Amino acid sequence: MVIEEAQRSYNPLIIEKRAQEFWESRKTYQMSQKNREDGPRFSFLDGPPYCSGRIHLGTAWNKIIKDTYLRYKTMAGFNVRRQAGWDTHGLPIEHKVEGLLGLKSKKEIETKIGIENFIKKCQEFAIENQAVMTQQFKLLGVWMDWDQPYVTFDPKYMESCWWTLKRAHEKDLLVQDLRVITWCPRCETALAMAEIDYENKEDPSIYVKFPLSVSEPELSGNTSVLVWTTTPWTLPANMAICVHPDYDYAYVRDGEETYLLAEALVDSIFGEKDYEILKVVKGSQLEGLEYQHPLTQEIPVQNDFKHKILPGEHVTLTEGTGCVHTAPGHGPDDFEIGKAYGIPIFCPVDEAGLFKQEAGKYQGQFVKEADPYIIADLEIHGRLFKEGIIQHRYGFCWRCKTPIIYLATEQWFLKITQIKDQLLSELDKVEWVPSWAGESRFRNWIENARDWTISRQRYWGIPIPIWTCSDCGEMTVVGSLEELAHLSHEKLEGDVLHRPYVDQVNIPCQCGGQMQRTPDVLDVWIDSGVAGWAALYYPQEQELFEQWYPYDFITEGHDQTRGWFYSQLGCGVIALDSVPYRKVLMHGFTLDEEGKKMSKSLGNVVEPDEVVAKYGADVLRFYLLWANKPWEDLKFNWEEIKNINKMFNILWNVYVFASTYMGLDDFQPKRYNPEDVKLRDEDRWITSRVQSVSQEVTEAIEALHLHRAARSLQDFILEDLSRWYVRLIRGRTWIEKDDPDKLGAYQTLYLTLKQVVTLMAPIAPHLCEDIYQHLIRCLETDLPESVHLLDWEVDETLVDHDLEADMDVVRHIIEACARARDTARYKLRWPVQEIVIVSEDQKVLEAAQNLESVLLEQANTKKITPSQEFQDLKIIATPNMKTLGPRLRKDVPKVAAKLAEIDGKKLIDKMEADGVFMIDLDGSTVELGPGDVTMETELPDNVTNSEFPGGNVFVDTQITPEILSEAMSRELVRRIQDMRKDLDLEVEAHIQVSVDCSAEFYNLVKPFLDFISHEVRATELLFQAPDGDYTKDWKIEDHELIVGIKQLE
RNA sequence: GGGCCCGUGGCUCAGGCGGUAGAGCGCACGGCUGAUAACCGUGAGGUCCUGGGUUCGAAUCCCAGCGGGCCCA
Repeated sequence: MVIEEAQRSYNPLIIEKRAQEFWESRKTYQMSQKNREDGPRFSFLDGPPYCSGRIHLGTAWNKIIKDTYLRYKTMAGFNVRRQAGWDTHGLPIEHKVEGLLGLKSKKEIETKIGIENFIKKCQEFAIENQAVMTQQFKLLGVWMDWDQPYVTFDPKYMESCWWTLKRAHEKDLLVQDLRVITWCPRCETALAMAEIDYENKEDPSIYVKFPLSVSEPELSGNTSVLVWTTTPWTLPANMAICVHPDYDYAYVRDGEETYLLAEALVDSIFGEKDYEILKVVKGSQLEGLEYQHPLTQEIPVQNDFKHKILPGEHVTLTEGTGCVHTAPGHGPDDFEIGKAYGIPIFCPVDEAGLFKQEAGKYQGQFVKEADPYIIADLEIHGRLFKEGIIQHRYGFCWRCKTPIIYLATEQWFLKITQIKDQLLSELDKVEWVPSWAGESRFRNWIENARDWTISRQRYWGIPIPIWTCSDCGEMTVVGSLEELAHLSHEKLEGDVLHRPYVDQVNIPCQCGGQMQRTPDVLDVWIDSGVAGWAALYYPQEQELFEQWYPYDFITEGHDQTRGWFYSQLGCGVIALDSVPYRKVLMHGFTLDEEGKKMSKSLGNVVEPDEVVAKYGADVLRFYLLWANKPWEDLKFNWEEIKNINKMFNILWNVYVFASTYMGLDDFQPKRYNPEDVKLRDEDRWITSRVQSVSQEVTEAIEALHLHRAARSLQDFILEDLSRWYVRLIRGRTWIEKDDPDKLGAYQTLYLTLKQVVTLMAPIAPHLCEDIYQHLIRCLETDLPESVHLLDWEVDETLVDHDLEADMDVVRHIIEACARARDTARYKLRWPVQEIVIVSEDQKVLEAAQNLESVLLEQANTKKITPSQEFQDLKIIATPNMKTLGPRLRKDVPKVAAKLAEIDGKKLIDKMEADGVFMIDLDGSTVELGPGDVTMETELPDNVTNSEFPGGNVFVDTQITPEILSEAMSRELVRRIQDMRKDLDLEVEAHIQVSVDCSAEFYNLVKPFLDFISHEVRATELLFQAPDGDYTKDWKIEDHELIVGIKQLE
């Protein structure tokens, strides 16, 4: 087979479509898995994306990191498990479905369409999105097991989750308790900490007077405790006021009234008012003082309670009054205080956030909407001290964005606080990249972890497998469907695990009553937390679990510290006493160009599909891995995307270059014997380089420093391969026939490109596949049919560090030559007679000698002379006026004249030998000491120099007749080439050239006629009036000529 | 309020066991011309976020502050 002609320029859309169709038709992914069936296992667990819509850039980045790493692992010989996962349950989907169906509350769900239909819709919605997102991931070239993913609504998956809860129960870690928890009044459910977003919010800020029941006689008039709150709606539930026992509290007289508040905050509240501090006491002295609720008229129930001042360690002096309004039904701290002092947990708010009957006048009002009414009532009773507005951080339901409220409710908890030590010790067994992700960040989270509220009063989720008897209170946790069938004596078939079906299954209780299921569903973080074994259907099935658990690797964004990293650790310790993962890469977030979070409301969202449509998936993949360290946030930047695209274009150009010439010459890598091929230093150099880069890339990917791998490849492709190697071998590709020298270049370039596409295949799978197919495999048909089936190999024996170092030096020298020519305005096309390389570093001189052929050609010189010094440097001694002026006076000019004639080098030698130098001056002798002359150096005419790291180059730019002759010939060649290009001739086309020029010009180029003919593929080179298809006038220096060319058949 | 990370030319980022600041892009100028809707060279451009400290010497180490991101309260 022969090389196929390459597309002119890099067209990712065609290439990627072609590659994906190829993989699809050849089932390449499946082959790559099968290929490694017997390799060592490497287990990976996909953090399941949530199926609520299209993927965004962050999701794309996440999967691209996974895909690159796993493709590499597969090529490196591992049997990699890479099942895709999908997170499908929970409020986000319920919320979207509610929107689609126009439902506004739980009541509407149950009465308007019913739970059964609602669940069905949720499932359909999840399945649709799963399909869309799968397609998007595939478009990015992500290889996973898309056909057999784990899905959290799969009944078998759900059973594993039930089993986990049963384990928690067996360990006594599953408890029901009345606690104050964060609550979404719109979704009417408990929320876990992980389900709350914090944003800025405007709220009322009011100071309320709570009158003390008994006024002390010495404080004339009424005394009120001053309390600050931003949630007036919690005032109806006020049961106590807390003060810090150690702080000082002041009685402050302001006009007719007296107020009690922390002394430290008096100034911030009374400020410029004309107030008087009557007395200061410790907080502890205030304990037990009784006060009156300010809204007893509106809320008669409040008359039945006694209200006291209580001590509270949680009270701070950062804001407010140091006297904290305490409503045990609406705050976690308040709740603890209430329990400690036996105060009733009064909570006059229902699950929808509406005031209940106990709230008296406010009954039926939504809490937040009652704020102004409550404020107004306080005002009427003269209980409002001050009113304002405050901007502060407040929690919102992560999905419906409703401000959360705190409610005292009965919920189910996992007692995380009880297993915290075990969580921490398991954490120590995990390897984190970067290390601080685990050692600092995650550890900090776990140290602060509280018990985990796992019950949700919703529909689309894994039902809590807890059955309780309403008669005797007996409770049982069911661990599987089979167990439920057994206990209920019912035949259970199909998906009976979801609501509402499972709600109808009752279990006969020993007491003779019926056990009914707790109607709650589970927090979705439990769903994904159990993925480690649920994806393997453990414990229902054992074999996969034994093979693949625990997982060698997971990677997710840093938001998953509180999410999946945590839920897996918690569930893992509960179910299996171990953390399910061994190594974690915590990656960053994608931000917009200004470093702001991408969000729909800001309109700065970049869709991955948009980038793919413009530049292709490979460019996006390479960019995302290249742009920064994986664990840092990534500022998306279109300019950089273009930059990467440019690099791909250059790689493509190298490939086009290779395929063009190799195709013309019908190059066959397997046809030649070693003796047919002549390798030059530059061939050995690029071979060494590509293996060095292979080492770097391997180390970088292994360390998950994917940016280093990408940057190393980029640097190699641009600097070494394109800018240097291709430049060095260009001359050799122009040689006719099967010249060993040309074959050496072909073979080296071929093997280098082969290694590059292998190395780059995990990052840019499509492009590498395309080049592999059309340059490599079409010539080596016995190779595996896809680049992704190759073995990852590095041949360290080909690495020659000395050669690489030498080439570095030589590149610097050649650049210096170019600079020197540039300053002398001496064209690179014109050869020079000699270049002297001067360095005190022996290694530099050796490098110049070792790679002399490269230097001669690239510096376009006839001769290279390495030297420790530049012999032709003129040294000129000039008189030092400071010393000689006073001494010699008017003889100074004569001395100066003499010095100018003398060879400076001899003067130095003499002075070094004798310590003095004598000058004859009209009979008299002048004695010059070392301080009397200063030395200057001067370059000879026609020499320019330039520095490079390690030395200097001296370029002889003198134009001899021979040089001029060659220069003119090259100038003529360039012009004829230009005309060939104007005609868009095929590279190998032969032409006839006729040149009309002066006799002088003809004589100049005469010695180079063969050279010219060869360079421009002229079968005939005639010096006569042009008679061609195409003629053009040219001026070369002072020579005017007319050139005509004609294509020959 | 707490934890973690980040803050280097106009832009994106290297460097970071302390020793005269680097690259790419962009800009300006010059060059090259069968890889050519490319490529090469040169130049301008930096209080290395701010302020303290340690040190002969700090972009680098320490402390405080400011700004950004994530997580928590």
